[in-house]
Amino acid sequence: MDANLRDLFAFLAVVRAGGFREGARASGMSASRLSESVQRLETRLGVRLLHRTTRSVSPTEAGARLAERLFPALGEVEAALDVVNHDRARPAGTLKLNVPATVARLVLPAIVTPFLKTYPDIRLDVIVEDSYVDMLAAGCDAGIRYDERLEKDMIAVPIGPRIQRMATAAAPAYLETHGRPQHPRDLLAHACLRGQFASGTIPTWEFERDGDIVRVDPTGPLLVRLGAAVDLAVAAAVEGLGIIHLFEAWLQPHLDSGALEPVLEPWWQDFSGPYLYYSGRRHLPTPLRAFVDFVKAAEGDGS
Amino acid sequence: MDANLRDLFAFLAVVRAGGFREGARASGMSASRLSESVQRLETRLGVRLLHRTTRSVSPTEAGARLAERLFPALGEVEAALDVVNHDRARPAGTLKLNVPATVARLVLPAIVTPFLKTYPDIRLDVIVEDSYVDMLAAGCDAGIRYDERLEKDMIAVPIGPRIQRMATAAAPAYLETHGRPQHPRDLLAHACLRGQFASGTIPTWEFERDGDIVRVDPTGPLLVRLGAAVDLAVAAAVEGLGIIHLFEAWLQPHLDSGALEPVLEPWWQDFSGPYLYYSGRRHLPTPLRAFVDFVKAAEGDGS
DNA sequence: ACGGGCTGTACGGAATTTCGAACAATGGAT
DNA sequence: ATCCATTGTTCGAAATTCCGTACAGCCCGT
Repeated sequence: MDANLRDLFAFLAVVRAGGFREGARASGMSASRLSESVQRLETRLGVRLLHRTTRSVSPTEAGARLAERLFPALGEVEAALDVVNHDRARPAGTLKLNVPATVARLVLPAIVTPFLKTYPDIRLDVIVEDSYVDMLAAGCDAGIRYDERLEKDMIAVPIGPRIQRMATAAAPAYLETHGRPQHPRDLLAHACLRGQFASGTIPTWEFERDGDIVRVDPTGPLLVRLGAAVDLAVAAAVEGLGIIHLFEAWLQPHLDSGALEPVLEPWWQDFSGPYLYYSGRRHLPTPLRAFVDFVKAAEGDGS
Repeated sequence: MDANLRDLFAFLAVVRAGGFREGARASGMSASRLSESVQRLETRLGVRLLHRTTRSVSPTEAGARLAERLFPALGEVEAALDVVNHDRARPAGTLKLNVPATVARLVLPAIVTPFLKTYPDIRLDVIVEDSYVDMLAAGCDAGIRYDERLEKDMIAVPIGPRIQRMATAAAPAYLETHGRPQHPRDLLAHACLRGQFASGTIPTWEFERDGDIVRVDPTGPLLVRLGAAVDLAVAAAVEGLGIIHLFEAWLQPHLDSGALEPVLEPWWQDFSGPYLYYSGRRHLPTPLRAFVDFVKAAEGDGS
C-alpha cells in the first residue's frame, strides 16, 4: 500500500474546498491533477472516498474518516519537514498571504520589499481578496484584515500604520462649482463617487466629530468595485467628477499635490490599522514565522 | 515545498537500516531509488540529510532531527490510510512476517492456508530468518520466535502447537550396528548430526528426565545450517549416517513410517511452542490485526 | 600492501505522473 | 422548458520517477 504524499494533499484540498476546481484554486494544483490523484488514491486503497456528481462533491463516510485522521497527520509531516528549514543558512519556502486590495496597495509595499531583501529564499504569494474568507480554507498561511474580529486560535499582530483615517475630498474645480459641504448631510446634494464590495454591499459613508457619528448614503455618477478599480474613482475625483471618500493614504499624494482638496476634515473618522492574522494552533511554517517576527520587529521599532 | 511520501519513507528506511542497500532490502525498494529519493529530498529541502561515504552512511544533524520527527508523523499517516481499510468489504494489504525456518515448515502451513482463504485480498510475505533480528528494523510487521523473551511494548500471542518436544532418533540400521544409547552421555560415543545457527553458534543437545537436565556436545560427520538445510540432515539420518536431534515434528513422518527409530525417548525435552510477536505501541496494520485475531481464534478453538 | 567484496551512485529504458485543453453532464436562471 | 455557465473527467504530450545494470570508491582481512 503505497500512496503519494501529493495525492493525499490533493485529496485533502478537495475535501476542504468542497470541490475539485475550487480545491485546485486554493492549493495551486491543476484540477486534472486533483481528479487523477483522488482516483489513484481510491484505486490504491480500494475504497471510494468522494461521492461526486459533476456539480458537487461530498466525502464518503470512509473519505470523511480518512480526511479527519489525515489532516493532523499531514500537519505533523509538514511540521517535520519544516524543522530542517531551520538548518538552512537562510529560511526558504513560500508564504501565501490573503489581503484586501487596500492593504496590498498601502501597507504591504513598505514591508514586503525589506522583508524579501532580508529573506531572499522566501517567495511571497499575495492573494488579493476583499471579501472576508477563511484563510486556511483558501490555502493561505495568513491574512491581513481591518476587522478586529477574534476567532478561536487566531493570533492577531498589528501591521502597518496603527491609525488610519477615512478622508473625503474633491477636485478644487468641483468644489468651486458645487460649493463646499459643511456637514456630512450636505453630501446628499452632491455627486459622490461610491465603492462596492465584491460581495455586492455598498458601504455607507461614516463620519465622526466629537463623538457624533453620522452615516450618509449619497449617490453619484460612479460606482466602482473596491479593489484595484479604486484608482479609477480617484482619477474621476481628480478630474472633478465628484466627491470621494476613501482611506486617507489613497488620496494622500493628490492632497499633497493639490489635485484634491480636503472636505469635511473635522469629520474624518479615525480607525485602527490592519492586523495580520494567522492560526496559532497549527505549526507555523518557517516563512510565516520569519514574516511575523519581521513585522513585530518593524512595529517595535516604532515604524 | 512538495515532497513525495515515498521519498520520505525511503529516507527513513535508509536511516533506520543504516545504509542504502540494507534499507533497500528491508523496505523492498531498489537501492537506486533510495539514493535518488534521498537526493531529491535534499534538493527540495535544501539541506544535506545524510553524510555518506561509499562505505557507510550517518545522518546529518538535520537528518537526525528530521527522522526523529518524521517517524511518528509517517506512522500517523499510515494509520490514517489504514483506517479506511476497515471500510473495505475484505481487508487488504501485505503482511510481512519474520519467522525461523522451523516455524515456516512446521507451524505456518496449517495456519496460512485457511488464513489466506479467509482473507483473499491479503498478501503474505514470509521472511525466513533464523537469527533473531529486530522485526521492525527488518521492515516486518511481526515475527514468530520460540524464545519467550519479553521486550518492551511487544505483545506475544501463542501460535501453533503449545507443546513441542525435541526428539532424538536414528535409522534402525544405524542402531543395529552401533547400539542403542541408554543415557544422553552415551551420545558422545556416537555419530551425531549437528546443526548450526546462521550466527555460527552450535546449540548443545539438551535432555531432561524427572527434572534432571543433561547437556551434551557430541560430534559427528555432518554439520548443517539450521534452516532449509535441515532436510539434508534428516535425509542423512534416514540413510543411517548417525543420530539426529530435532523438533519432533520434523521427524514425525519418518518415525511413523519406521524409517527412523526413537532414541532416548524418556529424555525428550518438552518446551513451549512459538509465539507471534508484534509491537503493541504502533498502530496495527489491518492485515496484522486480522492475522492476530485469526491466530487467537484458532488457538481458542483448541486447535 | 593489496585484493575482494561491499558500498553509494550514474545511466538508459520503461512506467508513472502532470499539465493544458477539450468534453459530457448538471443545476440554476431565464 | 431551455439556455449556459460551471463542474468533474478524459486525452495526448511532456516531465518526472523507477528499475536493473554498470561503475568508481572504500573498508577489512590477509
